[in-house]
Amino acid sequence: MRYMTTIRFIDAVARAGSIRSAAEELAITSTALNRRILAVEDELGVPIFERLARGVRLNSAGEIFVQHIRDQISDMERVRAQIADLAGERRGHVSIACSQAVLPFFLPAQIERYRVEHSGVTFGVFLRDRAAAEASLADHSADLAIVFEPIRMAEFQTLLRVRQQLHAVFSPDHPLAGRETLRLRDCLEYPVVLPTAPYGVRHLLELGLQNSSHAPKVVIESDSFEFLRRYAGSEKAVSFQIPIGLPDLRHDNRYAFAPIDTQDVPLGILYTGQLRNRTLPVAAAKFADSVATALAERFDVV
Amino acid sequence: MRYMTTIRFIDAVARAGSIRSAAEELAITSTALNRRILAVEDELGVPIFERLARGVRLNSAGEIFVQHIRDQISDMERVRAQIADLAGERRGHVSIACSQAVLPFFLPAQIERYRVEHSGVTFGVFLRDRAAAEASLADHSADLAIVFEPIRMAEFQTLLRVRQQLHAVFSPDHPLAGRETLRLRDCLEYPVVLPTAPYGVRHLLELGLQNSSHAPKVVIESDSFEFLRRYAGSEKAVSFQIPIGLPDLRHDNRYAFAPIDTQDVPLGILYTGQLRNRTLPVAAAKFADSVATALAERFDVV
DNA sequence: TTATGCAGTGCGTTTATTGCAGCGTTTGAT
DNA sequence: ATCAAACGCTGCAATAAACGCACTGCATAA
Repeated sequence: MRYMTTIRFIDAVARAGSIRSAAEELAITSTALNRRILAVEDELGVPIFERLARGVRLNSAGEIFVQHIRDQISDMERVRAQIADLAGERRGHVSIACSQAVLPFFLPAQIERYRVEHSGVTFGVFLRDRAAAEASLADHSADLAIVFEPIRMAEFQTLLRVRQQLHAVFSPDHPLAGRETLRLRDCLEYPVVLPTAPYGVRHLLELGLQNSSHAPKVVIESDSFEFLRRYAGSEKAVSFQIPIGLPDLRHDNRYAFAPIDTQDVPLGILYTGQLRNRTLPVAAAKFADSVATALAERFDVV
Repeated sequence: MRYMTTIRFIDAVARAGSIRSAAEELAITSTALNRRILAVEDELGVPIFERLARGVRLNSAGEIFVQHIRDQISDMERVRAQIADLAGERRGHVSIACSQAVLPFFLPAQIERYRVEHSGVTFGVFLRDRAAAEASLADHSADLAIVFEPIRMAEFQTLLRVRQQLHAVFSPDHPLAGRETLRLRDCLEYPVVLPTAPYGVRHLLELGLQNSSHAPKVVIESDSFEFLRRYAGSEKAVSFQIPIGLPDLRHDNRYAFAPIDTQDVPLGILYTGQLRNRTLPVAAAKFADSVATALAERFDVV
């Protein structure tokens, strides 16, 4: 929408942290951009950016202003989609910030299923740890978040919560393979490979380890669950994952896994949510519904 | 705010019902305005106005669009006021659509009291019957509505409700003067002067008259309560009004009045409200608080 | 039928926006 | 201490956008 260029530019500057760098990605000169900002500040009567040596930063007036224009921008997208709906074409874009666990199996299947019905809808899928996912909602770079054990902030509005019991993952020829359930201490007899600190799985494990006298033999830490899972396939190591991130054994027999007794490690919760008080674009709202239904079918709703 | 000119223009066209007349009040030529509209329609991919012989009218896409841009426009005012607040100056504008009853005494006193504290805040006060008041909220031409017995629509969000017992008004030398309470039939023995149909007082009276065998001798109908009240001062006629619209007898002894038994005429309700889901400008929200407090002190809250 | 009021178009003019070159400043590395 | 790099900002000319005027075609009301 043409009339929104100025505010889109300002949004970009706020994100980029400097006028010059924002100008570059917007493919205009810094002078033009600079003058747009000065003009807006002049109209408002107050500056919205602090000028620092290395760029600019929003001041408190700017925070208010940018918060507002981001609302405007994403509302306009919703309105456009709504109008397009009237004309019969179902279009839109859904942007999702999510934990690693949903990336390998759950989300691809969900998106594929949704796009069968609504081929006009495009998707953006971004890996964010539980803190960053909520930041993405706040600055409108994501419409939805699917996060495990999030650090709940006030701006996060839960759409659905499902239980996720921690599972140990190992190779099919591992001594633990075939067991129905495991105690945490069973796992700790083997080398373990763990996700790094910011992730929910690690968080849960730490809770469990506090009540355990056994010290884990952590041979590998990684921020990639993909890597952890594959590594656990080799060596006699044990990795950890939540059900939604586990492969379907009917189609993939390279792994074995078993749930860990909840006496040892508490049940985790996977949250689906959005920014509080934001009206989502139709496409995002419908996709959220579809995801919520799928989750509710498969897992225990809290 | 400069970047909003296009949408302000479109809002104006939607209100005016024709491009030419809107152009006139905007002090530009119709061609320029016309081209702005065509440009927006081009961007949206669909027309937002139906072209009629006598002007233009919003189509359904236009309804969605205009609803949205009106939100944007009034939100921006709120943001500006919020930013001005940061800079120390308390500014803003409050626009009120209200029933006649609150015009003569209540609202002037409330606004005066409020402006003592916040002299930077300006007011717009518009007389609207109970249907039109809510329309004013919907199209953002009013921030607040104070209406007696409104036709509740879905978009109306009640902030406070207070009881209002119907009173008969007459001159101090009227035979009815001095009575503590009246039955409706007492009043009907005299000529009555009534507000016209769209008003809440008339509505209540009609309800009362349905259960009465007496037919009223309606000598005057008027849409001005001021006129009705003054006329009742002369002749031996009886008029009707709710407490909030009655003068303070300590300062004005040109009138006498008495409540009408609730067996005959049900208690009416005065609503204070706003448009649902709208975040009011700070000034409007604070004034609404102040009004609500004053009403709650004086009348029974429902 | 004519007269009126309307939205839309072509074209020259005015106004706003942009890009270029350059200034003064701060910061981090040499 | 010095130098290079990155930053926001300004003067001026070039460019693009918005505008007003004159005019067209169309639909209703008189």
